[in-house]
Amino acid sequence: MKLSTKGKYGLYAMVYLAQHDGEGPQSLKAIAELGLPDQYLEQLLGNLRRAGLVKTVRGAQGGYHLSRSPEEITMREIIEAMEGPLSFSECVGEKENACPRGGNCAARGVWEYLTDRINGLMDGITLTDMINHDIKGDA
Amino acid sequence: MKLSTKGKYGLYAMVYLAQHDGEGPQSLKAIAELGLPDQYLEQLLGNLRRAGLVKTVRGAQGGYHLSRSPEEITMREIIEAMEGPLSFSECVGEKENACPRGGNCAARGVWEYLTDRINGLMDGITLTDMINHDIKGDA
DNA sequence: AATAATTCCTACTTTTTTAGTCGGGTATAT
DNA sequence: ATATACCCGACTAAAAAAGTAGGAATTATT
Repeated sequence: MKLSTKGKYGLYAMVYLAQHDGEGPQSLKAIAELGLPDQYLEQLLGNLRRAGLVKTVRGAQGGYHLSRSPEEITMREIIEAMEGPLSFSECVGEKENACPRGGNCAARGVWEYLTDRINGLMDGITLTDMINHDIKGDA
Repeated sequence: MKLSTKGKYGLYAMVYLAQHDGEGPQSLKAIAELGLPDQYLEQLLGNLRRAGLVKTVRGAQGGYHLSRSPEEITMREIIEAMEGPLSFSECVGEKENACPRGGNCAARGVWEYLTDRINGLMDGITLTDMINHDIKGDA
Protein backbone atom coordinates (compact mmCIF):
# COMPACT_ATOMS: atom_id res chain seq x y z
CA MET A 1 0.00 0.00 0.00
CA LYS A 2 1.67 3.11 -1.09
CA LEU A 3 1.18 6.54 -2.50
CA SER A 4 1.86 7.20 -6.16
CA THR A 5 4.31 9.85 -7.23
CA LYS A 6 1.32 11.68 -8.57
CA GLY A 7 0.03 12.17 -5.06
CA LYS A 8 3.46 13.05 -3.77
CA TYR A 9 4.30 15.52 -6.50
CA GLY A 10 0.91 17.13 -6.14
CA LEU A 11 1.49 17.57 -2.46
CA TYR A 12 4.99 18.94 -2.94
CA ALA A 13 3.67 21.44 -5.44
CA MET A 14 0.94 22.54 -3.08
CA VAL A 15 3.41 22.94 -0.25
CA TYR A 16 5.52 25.11 -2.51
CA LEU A 17 2.53 27.27 -3.37
CA ALA A 18 1.64 27.54 0.30
CA GLN A 19 5.16 28.66 1.11
CA HIS A 20 4.86 31.37 -1.53
CA ASP A 21 1.29 32.30 -0.78
CA GLY A 22 0.64 35.98 -1.42
CA GLU A 23 3.72 36.43 -3.59
CA GLY A 24 1.80 36.36 -6.84
CA PRO A 25 1.62 33.56 -9.36
CA GLN A 26 4.39 30.98 -9.32
CA SER A 27 5.47 29.60 -12.65
CA LEU A 28 5.59 25.94 -13.45
CA LYS A 29 9.29 26.25 -13.96
CA ALA A 30 9.79 27.61 -10.48
CA ILE A 31 7.77 24.82 -8.90
CA ALA A 32 9.58 22.18 -10.91
CA GLU A 33 12.84 23.25 -9.31
CA LEU A 34 11.83 21.05 -6.43
CA GLY A 35 13.17 18.33 -8.66
CA LEU A 36 10.00 17.29 -10.44
CA PRO A 37 9.77 16.64 -14.19
CA ASP A 38 8.13 19.77 -15.46
CA GLN A 39 5.95 18.46 -18.22
CA TYR A 40 4.53 15.84 -15.95
CA LEU A 41 4.00 18.36 -13.22
CA GLU A 42 2.09 20.48 -15.65
CA GLN A 43 -0.50 17.76 -16.01
CA LEU A 44 -0.76 17.36 -12.30
CA LEU A 45 -1.30 21.05 -11.77
CA GLY A 46 -4.11 20.74 -14.28
CA ASN A 47 -5.78 18.24 -11.98
CA LEU A 48 -5.34 20.54 -9.03
CA ARG A 49 -6.86 23.37 -10.99
CA ARG A 50 -9.84 21.31 -12.10
CA ALA A 51 -10.35 20.26 -8.50
CA GLY A 52 -10.52 23.93 -7.56
CA LEU A 53 -7.46 23.91 -5.36
CA VAL A 54 -5.31 26.22 -7.42
CA LYS A 55 -6.02 29.09 -9.75
CA THR A 56 -3.93 30.08 -12.69
CA VAL A 57 -2.90 33.23 -14.45
CA ARG A 58 -2.10 32.70 -18.08
CA GLY A 59 0.37 34.55 -20.22
CA ALA A 60 3.67 36.12 -19.42
CA GLN A 61 4.35 36.52 -15.70
CA GLY A 62 1.57 34.07 -15.12
CA GLY A 63 1.57 30.98 -13.01
CA TYR A 64 -0.23 29.15 -10.26
CA HIS A 65 -1.47 30.15 -6.84
CA LEU A 66 -3.67 28.63 -4.17
CA SER A 67 -7.34 29.32 -4.57
CA ARG A 68 -7.88 29.39 -0.81
CA SER A 69 -5.71 30.12 2.17
CA PRO A 70 -3.34 27.34 3.19
CA GLU A 71 -5.09 26.60 6.45
CA GLU A 72 -8.25 25.80 4.55
CA ILE A 73 -6.71 23.21 2.26
CA THR A 74 -6.32 19.70 3.58
CA MET A 75 -4.12 16.84 2.62
CA ARG A 76 -7.16 14.79 1.80
CA GLU A 77 -8.35 17.27 -0.80
CA ILE A 78 -4.99 17.23 -2.46
CA ILE A 79 -4.60 13.47 -2.49
CA GLU A 80 -8.14 12.99 -3.72
CA ALA A 81 -7.60 15.49 -6.48
CA MET A 82 -4.58 13.55 -7.62
CA GLU A 83 -5.59 9.95 -7.11
CA GLY A 84 -9.31 9.91 -6.62
CA PRO A 85 -10.97 8.92 -3.39
CA LEU A 86 -9.32 6.40 -1.14
CA SER A 87 -10.73 2.99 -1.85
CA PHE A 88 -9.74 -0.33 -0.38
CA SER A 89 -12.42 -2.33 -2.03
CA GLU A 90 -15.00 -1.65 -4.68
CA CYS A 91 -17.70 -3.04 -2.45
CA VAL A 92 -17.57 -0.04 -0.17
CA GLY A 93 -18.22 3.03 -2.27
CA GLU A 94 -20.65 3.22 -5.13
CA LYS A 95 -20.98 -0.28 -6.48
CA GLU A 96 -21.88 -1.90 -3.21
CA ASN A 97 -23.35 -4.92 -4.87
CA ALA A 98 -20.24 -5.87 -6.74
CA CYS A 99 -19.07 -8.32 -4.09
CA PRO A 100 -19.10 -11.99 -5.04
CA ARG A 101 -18.97 -12.77 -1.35
CA GLY A 102 -22.38 -11.27 -0.71
CA GLY A 103 -23.53 -8.68 1.76
CA ASN A 104 -22.02 -9.74 5.05
CA CYS A 105 -18.46 -10.44 4.04
CA ALA A 106 -16.17 -10.31 7.04
CA ALA A 107 -13.77 -7.94 5.36
CA ARG A 108 -16.28 -5.29 4.46
CA GLY A 109 -16.44 -3.67 7.86
CA VAL A 110 -12.68 -3.39 7.84
CA TRP A 111 -12.59 -1.57 4.56
CA GLU A 112 -15.15 0.93 5.76
CA TYR A 113 -13.43 1.42 9.06
CA LEU A 114 -10.01 1.98 7.58
CA THR A 115 -11.27 4.22 4.84
CA ASP A 116 -13.07 6.44 7.34
CA ARG A 117 -10.15 6.64 9.68
CA ILE A 118 -7.54 7.41 7.12
CA ASN A 119 -9.73 10.01 5.52
CA GLY A 120 -10.17 11.50 8.96
CA LEU A 121 -6.43 11.65 9.48
CA MET A 122 -5.95 13.42 6.18
CA ASP A 123 -8.81 15.81 6.86
CA GLY A 124 -6.90 16.89 9.94
CA ILE A 125 -3.78 18.00 8.13
CA THR A 126 -3.71 21.36 6.41
CA LEU A 127 -1.04 22.93 4.28
CA THR A 128 -0.32 25.28 7.13
CA ASP A 129 0.30 22.35 9.43
CA MET A 130 2.67 20.92 6.92
CA ILE A 131 4.81 23.97 6.37
CA ASN A 132 4.93 24.57 10.12
CA HIS A 133 5.90 20.94 10.73
CA ASP A 134 2.92 21.06 13.01
CA ILE A 135 1.65 17.52 12.82
CA LYS A 136 0.40 16.40 16.18
CA GLY A 137 2.61 13.65 17.50
CA ASP A 138 1.16 10.46 18.84
CA ALA A 139 -1.96 10.67 20.97
CA MET B 1 -4.28 5.06 -2.70
CA LYS B 2 -5.67 1.61 -2.73
CA LEU B 3 -5.06 -1.96 -1.78
CA SER B 4 -3.99 -4.49 -4.39
CA THR B 5 -5.95 -7.67 -4.94
CA LYS B 6 -2.97 -9.43 -3.48
CA GLY B 7 -3.65 -7.85 -0.13
CA LYS B 8 -7.35 -8.46 -0.42
CA TYR B 9 -7.10 -12.07 -1.50
CA GLY B 10 -4.58 -12.73 1.23
CA LEU B 11 -6.93 -11.30 3.78
CA TYR B 12 -9.91 -13.22 2.46
CA ALA B 13 -7.93 -16.43 2.63
CA MET B 14 -6.86 -15.71 6.18
CA VAL B 15 -10.42 -14.97 7.20
CA TYR B 16 -11.46 -18.26 5.70
CA LEU B 17 -8.79 -20.09 7.66
CA ALA B 18 -9.83 -18.30 10.82
CA GLN B 19 -13.41 -19.35 10.26
CA HIS B 20 -12.27 -22.96 9.94
CA ASP B 21 -9.70 -22.81 12.67
CA GLY B 22 -9.35 -26.14 14.45
CA GLU B 23 -11.01 -28.09 11.67
CA GLY B 24 -7.78 -29.43 10.25
CA PRO B 25 -5.98 -28.34 7.11
CA GLN B 26 -8.02 -26.56 4.48
CA SER B 27 -7.14 -27.28 0.89
CA LEU B 28 -6.31 -24.62 -1.65
CA LYS B 29 -9.31 -25.71 -3.63
CA ALA B 30 -11.63 -25.14 -0.71
CA ILE B 31 -10.24 -21.66 -0.08
CA ALA B 32 -10.45 -20.76 -3.73
CA GLU B 33 -14.18 -21.30 -3.65
CA LEU B 34 -14.39 -17.80 -2.26
CA GLY B 35 -14.08 -16.86 -5.87
CA LEU B 36 -10.32 -16.44 -6.15
CA PRO B 37 -8.20 -17.79 -9.02
CA ASP B 38 -6.60 -20.85 -7.49
CA GLN B 39 -3.17 -20.87 -9.06
CA TYR B 40 -2.70 -17.27 -8.14
CA LEU B 41 -3.97 -17.89 -4.66
CA GLU B 42 -1.42 -20.62 -4.31
CA GLN B 43 1.38 -18.11 -4.72
CA LEU B 44 -0.17 -15.83 -2.19
CA LEU B 45 -0.49 -18.59 0.35
CA GLY B 46 3.20 -19.20 -0.20
CA ASN B 47 3.86 -15.65 0.92
CA LEU B 48 1.73 -16.14 3.99
CA ARG B 49 3.60 -19.29 4.81
CA ARG B 50 7.00 -17.69 4.40
CA ALA B 51 5.83 -14.87 6.63
CA GLY B 52 5.02 -17.44 9.28
CA LEU B 53 1.29 -16.77 9.34
CA VAL B 54 0.10 -20.11 8.04
CA LYS B 55 1.45 -23.63 8.23
CA THR B 56 0.92 -26.29 5.67
CA VAL B 57 0.46 -30.01 5.56
CA ARG B 58 1.67 -31.58 2.36
CA GLY B 59 0.32 -34.63 0.64
CA ALA B 60 -3.14 -36.06 0.40
CA GLN B 61 -5.62 -34.57 2.86
CA GLY B 62 -3.16 -31.77 3.34
CA GLY B 63 -3.80 -28.06 3.24
CA TYR B 64 -3.32 -24.81 5.10
CA HIS B 65 -4.06 -23.71 8.62
CA LEU B 66 -3.26 -20.72 10.79
CA SER B 67 0.03 -20.95 12.64
CA ARG B 68 -1.34 -18.99 15.60
CA SER B 69 -4.74 -18.38 17.02
CA PRO B 70 -6.89 -15.88 15.15
CA GLU B 71 -6.86 -13.31 17.91
CA GLU B 72 -3.09 -13.14 17.69
CA ILE B 73 -2.95 -12.37 14.00
CA THR B 74 -3.39 -8.79 12.93
CA MET B 75 -4.41 -7.21 9.72
CA ARG B 76 -1.11 -5.45 9.54
CA GLU B 77 0.81 -8.69 9.55
CA ILE B 78 -1.28 -10.00 6.73
CA ILE B 79 -1.07 -6.91 4.58
CA GLU B 80 2.65 -6.61 5.17
CA ALA B 81 3.16 -10.24 4.24
CA MET B 82 1.39 -9.62 0.97
CA GLU B 83 2.50 -6.17 -0.04
CA GLY B 84 5.47 -5.35 2.08
CA PRO B 85 5.48 -2.59 4.65
CA LEU B 86 3.34 0.47 4.20
CA SER B 87 5.37 3.18 2.60
CA PHE B 88 4.32 6.61 1.53
CA SER B 89 7.73 7.83 0.62
CA GLU B 90 11.13 6.26 0.29
CA CYS B 91 12.59 8.97 2.46
CA VAL B 92 10.97 7.55 5.55
CA GLY B 93 12.09 3.96 5.89
CA GLU B 94 15.55 2.67 5.11
CA LYS B 95 16.97 5.00 2.52
CA GLU B 96 16.43 8.15 4.46
CA ASN B 97 18.94 10.09 2.45
CA ALA B 98 17.25 9.53 -0.86
CA CYS B 99 15.33 12.78 -0.76
CA PRO B 100 16.35 15.45 -3.27
CA ARG B 101 14.57 17.95 -1.08
CA GLY B 102 16.98 17.47 1.77
CA GLY B 103 16.42 16.71 5.39
CA ASN B 104 13.72 19.10 6.44
CA CYS B 105 11.22 18.67 3.68
CA ALA B 106 7.78 19.78 4.78
CA ALA B 107 6.17 16.57 3.67
CA ARG B 108 8.37 14.22 5.59
CA GLY B 109 6.63 14.60 8.91
CA VAL B 110 3.36 13.84 7.22
CA TRP B 111 4.61 10.59 5.78
CA GLU B 112 5.88 9.46 9.13
CA TYR B 113 2.74 10.50 10.91
CA LEU B 114 0.41 8.78 8.49
CA THR B 115 2.49 5.66 8.28
CA ASP B 116 2.52 5.31 12.05
CA ARG B 117 -1.15 5.94 12.42
CA ILE B 118 -2.29 3.60 9.73
CA ASN B 119 0.00 0.87 10.98
CA GLY B 120 -1.50 1.45 14.39
CA LEU B 121 -5.00 1.05 13.05
CA MET B 122 -4.09 -2.20 11.37
CA ASP B 123 -2.29 -3.46 14.46
CA GLY B 124 -5.56 -3.08 16.27
CA ILE B 125 -7.55 -5.39 14.04
CA THR B 126 -7.25 -9.14 14.54
CA LEU B 127 -8.77 -11.94 12.54
CA THR B 128 -11.12 -12.58 15.43
CA ASP B 129 -12.33 -9.00 15.25
CA MET B 130 -12.96 -9.42 11.60
CA ILE B 131 -14.98 -12.57 11.74
CA ASN B 132 -17.00 -11.19 14.64
CA HIS B 133 -17.60 -7.94 12.76
CA ASP B 134 -16.15 -6.45 15.84
CA ILE B 135 -14.46 -3.38 14.54
CA LYS B 136 -14.81 -0.50 16.92
CA GLY B 137 -16.97 2.18 15.38
CA ASP B 138 -15.92 5.82 15.40
CA ALA B 139 -14.26 7.10 18.51
C1' DA C 1 2.01 45.15 -33.51
C1' DA C 2 5.38 41.83 -32.51
C1' DT C 3 7.55 38.99 -29.21
C1' DA C 4 8.36 36.24 -25.44
C1' DA C 5 6.53 34.02 -21.48
C1' DT C 6 3.51 31.02 -19.86
C1' DT C 7 -0.59 28.05 -19.21
C1' DC C 8 -3.70 24.57 -21.71
C1' DC C 9 -4.84 20.35 -24.00
C1' DT C 10 -4.63 15.87 -26.15
C1' DA C 11 -2.21 12.19 -27.64
C1' DC C 12 1.63 9.19 -27.50
C1' DT C 13 5.41 6.18 -25.52
C1' DT C 14 7.85 3.87 -22.08
C1' DT C 15 8.37 1.61 -17.85
C1' DT C 16 6.75 -0.66 -13.91
C1' DT C 17 3.56 -3.26 -11.39
C1' DT C 18 -0.10 -6.33 -10.94
C1' DA C 19 -2.48 -10.26 -12.02
C1' DG C 20 -2.66 -14.50 -13.70
C1' DT C 21 -0.87 -18.98 -16.05
C1' DC C 22 1.96 -23.10 -16.80
C1' DG C 23 4.49 -27.15 -15.98
C1' DG C 24 7.02 -30.00 -13.51
C1' DG C 25 8.72 -31.35 -8.73
C1' DT C 26 7.96 -33.15 -3.85
C1' DA C 27 5.56 -35.12 0.08
C1' DT C 28 2.13 -38.23 2.14
C1' DA C 29 -2.40 -40.63 3.23
C1' DT C 30 -4.75 -44.46 1.64
C1' DA D 1 1.14 -47.67 -6.24
C1' DT D 2 -1.65 -44.06 -6.74
C1' DA D 3 -4.07 -40.05 -6.09
C1' DT D 4 -4.10 -35.91 -3.60
C1' DA D 5 -2.18 -31.87 -2.50
C1' DC D 6 1.49 -28.45 -1.62
C1' DC D 7 6.07 -26.29 -3.71
C1' DC D 8 8.66 -23.57 -6.89
C1' DG D 9 10.41 -20.81 -10.58
C1' DA D 10 9.65 -18.96 -14.86
C1' DC D 11 6.71 -17.03 -18.05
C1' DT D 12 2.93 -13.92 -20.10
C1' DA D 13 -0.65 -10.60 -20.38
C1' DA D 14 -2.97 -6.69 -18.98
C1' DA D 15 -3.30 -2.48 -16.66
C1' DA D 16 -1.63 1.52 -14.48
C1' DA D 17 1.81 4.84 -13.66
C1' DA D 18 5.25 7.87 -15.22
C1' DG D 19 7.00 10.63 -18.46
C1' DT D 20 7.34 13.02 -23.25
C1' DA D 21 5.95 15.86 -27.26
C1' DG D 22 4.05 19.42 -29.72
C1' DG D 23 1.06 22.76 -30.82
C1' DA D 24 -2.84 26.18 -29.41
C1' DA D 25 -4.38 29.96 -26.53
C1' DT D 26 -3.53 33.94 -23.50
C1' DT D 27 -1.28 38.07 -21.87
C1' DA D 28 2.67 41.26 -20.18
C1' DT D 29 6.23 43.73 -22.14
C1' DT D 30 8.66 46.29 -25.59
